[in-house]
Amino acid sequence: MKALPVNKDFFGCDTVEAAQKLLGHYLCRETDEGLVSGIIVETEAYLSENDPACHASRGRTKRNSAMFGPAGMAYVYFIYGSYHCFNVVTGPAGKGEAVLIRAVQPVEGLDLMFRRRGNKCAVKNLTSGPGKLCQAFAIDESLNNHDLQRKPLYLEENSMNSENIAIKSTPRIGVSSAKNKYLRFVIVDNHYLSR
DNA sequence: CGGGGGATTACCT
DNA sequence: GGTAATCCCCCGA
Repeated sequence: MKALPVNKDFFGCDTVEAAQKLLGHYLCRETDEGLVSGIIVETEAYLSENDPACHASRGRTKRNSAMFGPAGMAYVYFIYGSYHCFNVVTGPAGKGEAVLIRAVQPVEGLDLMFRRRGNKCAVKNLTSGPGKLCQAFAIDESLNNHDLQRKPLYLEENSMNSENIAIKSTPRIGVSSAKNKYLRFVIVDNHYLSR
């Protein structure tokens, strides 16, 4: 497998385009317990301008500072007292934009994902949501600001990607503002979406 | 220093 | 489909 080039060729494009281009590629995570990987099947774009739902919309704080770093870094935050959400920082450094990874299709390390998620859960329930996939991939705030070109959390290229698969857009999930904006992107007919 | 709220999930009816 | 769980961050006083 080839590392996804997290450079200007890939992330030089704007965040809305990056959210679509990430679909189909692999997310990989290595720990002492082993490797897990999955295909990114659902993303959401969060923009710096005219987007109150974006954490960066009211300026830089300690919590959201990773969003203002260079593209290709991880932005991980803790929510609802229980869960984490994982984002890929996009756009020029200092702008404060990111792509939320909302769901992946499990590929490698399903046994490990089951262990982390609770053995009784169904395969399609392992990683079909931003909090779920962070559990299955053991992603927490220790990976905030992590460079996604490096282990233990990185992206890999897939020949099946946005250039040759069907993608559709919808309003974002759990976002009360900007419901008219179609900033959620999914692989059509994929069975591992959050809904 | 206290209160409100959140890019969610699991479990209930 | 409705809601409790749960805690860190941020803002205002």
